[in-house]
Amino acid sequence: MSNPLDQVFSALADPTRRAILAMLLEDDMAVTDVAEPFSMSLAAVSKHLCVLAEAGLITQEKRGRVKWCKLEPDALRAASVWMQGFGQFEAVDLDGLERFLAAELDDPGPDDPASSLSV
Amino acid sequence: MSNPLDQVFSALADPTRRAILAMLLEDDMAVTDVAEPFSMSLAAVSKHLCVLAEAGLITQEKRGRVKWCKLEPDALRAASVWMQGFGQFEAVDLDGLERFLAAELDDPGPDDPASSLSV
DNA sequence: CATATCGTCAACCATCCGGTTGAATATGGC
DNA sequence: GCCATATTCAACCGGATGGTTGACGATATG
Repeated sequence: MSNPLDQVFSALADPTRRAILAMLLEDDMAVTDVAEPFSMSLAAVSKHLCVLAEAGLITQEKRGRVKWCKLEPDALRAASVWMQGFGQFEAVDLDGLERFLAAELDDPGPDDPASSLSV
Repeated sequence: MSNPLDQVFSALADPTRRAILAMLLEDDMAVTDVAEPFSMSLAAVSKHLCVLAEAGLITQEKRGRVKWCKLEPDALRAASVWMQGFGQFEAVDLDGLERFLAAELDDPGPDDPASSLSV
C-alpha cells in the first residue's frame, strides 16, 4: 500500500477516522482527548491516529508527555483532484468550489486521468 | 459498512478499482473487456466490479450475454463534498463547516457520542 | 444440436483490519 | 523517590478483503 492515494482513501473509509478528522477541524487535540468521545479503547484510537498520520492527514507533535494531533487538510488535495476528474459535480457551495478548484490548478493536474492507468 | 461514505471511500482505496473507474471514463465496457488489461483472473475483476456497483460508483446492465458497466460519477458527490469541506473552510468558518457537515451528511457514525460530528 | 463465450458462484487461502487486553515507557507533580 | 498521567507496544482474536481455481448457467453461433 505504498500509493498515497491508497493510503488516503483507505484512511477515509473508516467512520471513526472521519469523525476524528472532523473533531480536529476545531482544534489540535491530545490523543486522550481525541479518544474521549469514543466508546473504544485508547489503544484503538491511538492506532487510528497512526493510520491518519501515515496517510499524511494529520501530524503529531509530542510536547512533554502529551502528543498533539493536528489536521493536515492539504493531504486531501491529491485525492480531491483525482475525484474531480470524474465529472463536474455541482457543489453545494459554488463559490467555495471555485476557490477550491482555482487552488488546485496550481498543482500538476492529472491532465487525463483515464489516459494513464497510473493509479 | 452501511454508511455510503464508507463504501465509496473503501471502494476507491483499491488501485485496481480506481483504474477500472478511469477506464470507464472513456466508455461503457463489458466485464471481459474491463478485465483484459489486468493480470488477475476474470473472477477477481468481476468481484471488483461488484464492489464498485454496491458503492454506487458504476451500474451494470446485462444485454444478451454481455454485461455492460457504466460509470456513475454522481456517486462521488457526497464524498467530494465531504472532502471539499476540509480544504475550503480550513481555519475560516469552522462553525459553518460543522453545520454544513451536519446538514449535508447526517449519518450516524459507529459511535453514539461522536455521531453529532456527522461523519 | 453442439460448442464456444460471458460472467458468476462456491470453496478455499493468505493477509489485512479493527478491536481487545495487559505490560511497558515516558513524563510531570508532590 | 514515588505515584499518577499520557501514550504506545505486543500478543491475540474474529471477521473482512483480495486473490485463486473449477464448476456452472445462460446466451450466441455454426
